[in-house]
Amino acid sequence: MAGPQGKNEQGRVTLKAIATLSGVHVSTVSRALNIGTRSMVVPSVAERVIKVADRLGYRPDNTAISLRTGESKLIGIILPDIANAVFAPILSGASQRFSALGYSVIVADVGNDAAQQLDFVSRLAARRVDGLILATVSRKDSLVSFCVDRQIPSVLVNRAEIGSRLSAVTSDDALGMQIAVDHLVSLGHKRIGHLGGPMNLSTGFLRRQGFVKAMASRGLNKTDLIIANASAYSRAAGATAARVLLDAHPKLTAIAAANDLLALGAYDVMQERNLFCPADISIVGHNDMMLMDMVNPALTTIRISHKEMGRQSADLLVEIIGNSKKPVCKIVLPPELIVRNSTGIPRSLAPAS
Amino acid sequence: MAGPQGKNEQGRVTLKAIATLSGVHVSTVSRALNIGTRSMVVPSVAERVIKVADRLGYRPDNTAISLRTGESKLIGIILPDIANAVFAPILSGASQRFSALGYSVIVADVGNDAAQQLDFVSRLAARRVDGLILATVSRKDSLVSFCVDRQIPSVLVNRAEIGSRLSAVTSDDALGMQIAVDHLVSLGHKRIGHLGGPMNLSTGFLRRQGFVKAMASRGLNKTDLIIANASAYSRAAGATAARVLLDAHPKLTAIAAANDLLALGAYDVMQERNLFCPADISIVGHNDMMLMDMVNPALTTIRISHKEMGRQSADLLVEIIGNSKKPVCKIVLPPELIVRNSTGIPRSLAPAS
DNA sequence: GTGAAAGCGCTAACAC
DNA sequence: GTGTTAGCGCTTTCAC
Repeated sequence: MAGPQGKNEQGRVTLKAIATLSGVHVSTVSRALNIGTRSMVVPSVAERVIKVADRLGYRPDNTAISLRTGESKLIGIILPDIANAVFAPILSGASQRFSALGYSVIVADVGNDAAQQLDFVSRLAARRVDGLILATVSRKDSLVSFCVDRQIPSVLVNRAEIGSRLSAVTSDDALGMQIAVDHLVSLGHKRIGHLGGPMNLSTGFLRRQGFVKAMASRGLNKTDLIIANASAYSRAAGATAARVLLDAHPKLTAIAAANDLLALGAYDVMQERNLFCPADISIVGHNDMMLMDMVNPALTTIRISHKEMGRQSADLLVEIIGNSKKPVCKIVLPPELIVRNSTGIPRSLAPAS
Repeated sequence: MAGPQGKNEQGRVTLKAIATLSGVHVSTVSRALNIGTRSMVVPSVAERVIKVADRLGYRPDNTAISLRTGESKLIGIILPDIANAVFAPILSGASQRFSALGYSVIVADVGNDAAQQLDFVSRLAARRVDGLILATVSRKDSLVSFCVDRQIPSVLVNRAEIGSRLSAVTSDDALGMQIAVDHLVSLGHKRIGHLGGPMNLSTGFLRRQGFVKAMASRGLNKTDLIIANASAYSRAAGATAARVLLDAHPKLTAIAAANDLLALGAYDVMQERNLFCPADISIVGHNDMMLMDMVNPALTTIRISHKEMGRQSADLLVEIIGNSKKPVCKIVLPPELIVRNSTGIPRSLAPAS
């Protein structure tokens, strides 16, 4: 029975309590309260029921609804690192949009361990999540197979996969590198190196590919391509790769990095070697992470709106949830060149000082 | 009935399926699978049941468990801004710990709007969350009243409240300012200003109070205190306040800011006015956000381990969930001075160049 | 030690 | 248009 304030033992207002207090059956209350079924109920009753519900402060129990309907209004977002300046805005944009659409977001800060990722997704499946946003996937990733097999509506974000098994929202990574190279070439650079990202990630792979293509389009592929890949998107890995790059090609005048952190690693190496940016070497980053305007020198970079990427991935996932027959689709966002102080004309072209 | 692979129509492995396949009743399966009740079942049966469950890839349905037991193993984390370099690590630390403890985390990126915050928390309550981490609260916050009234286990993080109604994990904000002032005084500074944060937040309030006390402890409160408060923890608000500070006190030689972003705002103003840091004015930040070693000049600041704060808040909340009688407790983490290049001896004491 | 049955709060097919 | 009934998957009290 409904307690003194129309609440049960746990202080929860249930349909039953509202039913008792308004003298109708639970199912009528349910119909009156759900806009979709409200028309089945006579307006005067509906009004009365709603009034009682409001007075009691009724909140539908999502757990019960989820058990009954199979829909949880829960979304899982799988990230390699929440604190990373790339993924935090993705999460922010996605979660705000999901919240506006009536979904709650469960985050999984899950690192790069494939087994742990799978375990986490499996836990989320047990929670009956309606869908998944995956920001961790490598170019060939068992997580994707898992989601496809289980038919969990899923969207990849930032990083895509080789197959076209899942929809994805990414930046145009190749175009980004083209823009970076064009910028450097327009300043007069010819000996341009690439600080590549991990090749198992689409971002690393496609940006490198974009670099190669861009150099060819400018007729700069005559000499051997100047490329060193970093093992991770970190400042330390960027520094290591930058040392390789500079040791092998001491005459290069510019670097197009696959990522801002790699570019910062290159900054570190230049400081070690008493080289100046942009006087000795120009550097272009990729992502335009927060604070890239504050480093010294302020970093010229390719801006990607990660927040917008998050938002679009949310919209796309909700569409897929609503229509499981929706064909796989790829949304590719255009990147933008942000010119700051880390790029300039090469020393050979500079006026003598 | 159990389908061909022991799954129901939705591809879900249920207790019933396992029961059928191992020739026992559902309740026996439940007992065998839950470690707490496993002893009620004869070992040989338990073993057989477990084997079948494993073979089928059984995952307990959290939704059903939640409905039945009232526990959801779901935690809500309320943040003003996920993408903020202070809150992202808190979320990261907390979510990793919660995940290890068997909880899933729902994030709410909820901004500063009180009504929206309340709505969100109310939605989370409807999801039967077991507890809440609140990172948004002001010194006097209706959200706290809400959680206390509803008896939702809750822990404040980073920002505390005036009353002692809820447990909290924070940094020792006053001590942080004492350390900052001590550092500046030890360099020879006397005319030290404070760039304060919002006074409605405990961090802003306590850091200012810490500043005042620290100055007094060094006997520097003889002259009027040099203080300007920013309206928000942002670079723009920091710049605005810094202009006020410098206009009113052109002779100050050092600034202790309540926050790194405010310090960066001061950087911006100094550049506007052709002043050099630290030559003209030394600046100390607060938080040691990511990349503060890369700005120009590298920022001397008070380091707070936000990730650790997140972890400890998770541990504390789980304790509270397990023992609702646990008295309110305040965990205060010690901050640490990180000396970089934004502080130096005042010009008056510098050797002539 | 195991089975039977109830029920968490809700929705939806069916009856009237 | 409204009430009745069943059941989502699980745990737990009560029989035996």
